[in-house]
Amino acid sequence: MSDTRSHPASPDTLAISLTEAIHEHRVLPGMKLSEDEVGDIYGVGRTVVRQALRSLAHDGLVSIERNRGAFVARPSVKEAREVFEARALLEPRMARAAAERTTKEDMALLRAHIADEHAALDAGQHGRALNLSGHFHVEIARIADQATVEGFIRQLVSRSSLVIALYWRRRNAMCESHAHHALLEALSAHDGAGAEELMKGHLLDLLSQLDLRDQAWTGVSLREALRP
Amino acid sequence: MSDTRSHPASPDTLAISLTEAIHEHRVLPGMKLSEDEVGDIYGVGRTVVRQALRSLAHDGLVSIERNRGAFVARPSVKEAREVFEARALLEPRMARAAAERTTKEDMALLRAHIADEHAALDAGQHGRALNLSGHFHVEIARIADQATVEGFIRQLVSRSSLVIALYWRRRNAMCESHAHHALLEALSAHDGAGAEELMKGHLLDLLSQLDLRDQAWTGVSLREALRP
DNA sequence: AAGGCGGTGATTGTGCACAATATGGCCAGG
DNA sequence: CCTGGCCATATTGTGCACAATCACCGCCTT
Repeated sequence: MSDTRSHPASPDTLAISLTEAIHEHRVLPGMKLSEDEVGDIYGVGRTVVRQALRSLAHDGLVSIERNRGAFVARPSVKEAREVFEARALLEPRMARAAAERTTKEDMALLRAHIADEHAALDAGQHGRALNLSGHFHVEIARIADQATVEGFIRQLVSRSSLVIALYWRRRNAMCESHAHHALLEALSAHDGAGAEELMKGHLLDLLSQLDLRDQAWTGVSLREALRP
Repeated sequence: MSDTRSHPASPDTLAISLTEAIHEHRVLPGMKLSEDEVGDIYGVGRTVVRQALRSLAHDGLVSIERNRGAFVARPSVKEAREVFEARALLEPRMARAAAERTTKEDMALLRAHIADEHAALDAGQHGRALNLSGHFHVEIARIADQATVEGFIRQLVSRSSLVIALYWRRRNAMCESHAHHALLEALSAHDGAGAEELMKGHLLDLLSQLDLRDQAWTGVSLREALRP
């Protein structure tokens, strides 16, 4: 099966496609991303695939092992904690800053975003819902007009997606849509302090939903258990 | 002039070399990094150079323009502010966390680091001193045992180097070694709150040394003025 | 029978050649 | 003299082929 995707497949485009696939849990941590295979699927040469994979590796989404290939990253428990600590450090402040700058257009965009998220959830597209849910956080940084921190948060949200894939406790409700809605209202009211607190609580909620016991070994592949 | 560098020149090695060159202000913002030229200098093919450049581009150190090439990035005034806002968000907390974990080995390392910095400064190697000075901040994040945030700070310090190249006010004293020494003492005393405050003040000092007026157009190249 | 070891296959790493595209100078027209 | 379009040139983007390296596996030795 080749040339599944239509022509416009630059390295960055491919990187975005792969990132989305990971965000939506279509490919799971530990899965091997063979250059030839990916290249055939998207109908591009290995040169492009390699660049895209390196890009993802830089964001911590895949780990490249010399002469072994690229694998979707498996964040350790420690890394998982670090990711959420970093988010707790950055995002509440971004929420505060965003609250003081939110425009009507921003509100409309966020509302549409949440609507999409609900629609995806109702349609059973958990992956897409998760992706949108993560992007909501990135949007807040964008509204705060902090492109640099926005990049960091984008990276952290990406890794959070991996963490969720590995350590999420329940399979049932992605919930948290309530938290996003509350945040949206705080933004609408330009309530910086409230938004900051809501975001802080939201992140703590997320963290509490994870099962970060040291041996939470979901056992996708046993051969890597003794690799690193 | 070819094969200036000895054999071991992997993409990552080259990326590190280029990063150091930028940190030490041996190459300045706006300078073009031709693939052929860099390849000849280091005695490697364009393939390796390209990967290294993309890596730097991902860190915001160089900007790649399609079919135009790679240039050392010229952070805008807005970006410069953002970088220091992000640092102000992350680093004080890292300093606090580091203070509670600093070991004797860490202290020895930091002292040696500062000694190197002074030596470089005395030898007139301003670039090297600046590089070491930046790495001091990264070390604090490492001591705090926060690899994820450490990566962000490494990135921010890199960009700070560009910001300093563009917007630094005085040419004379790199000073600030006093601030690092004070921080070191706070770490040694495991004074988390003190370290946090010192770091916050240190970053504000740095920021105040910059000339971030909107039209601080040092005028290296006027053609890029209307590009983005 | 267990452990060490070299052959073999597959996958990645790199250099190279060709294609695509932007740049800058040149020429024609007003 | 200035403006507009066109072509030559240089540089980057991509595919491809060869080389390097590692994992797997069967065999030999003890």
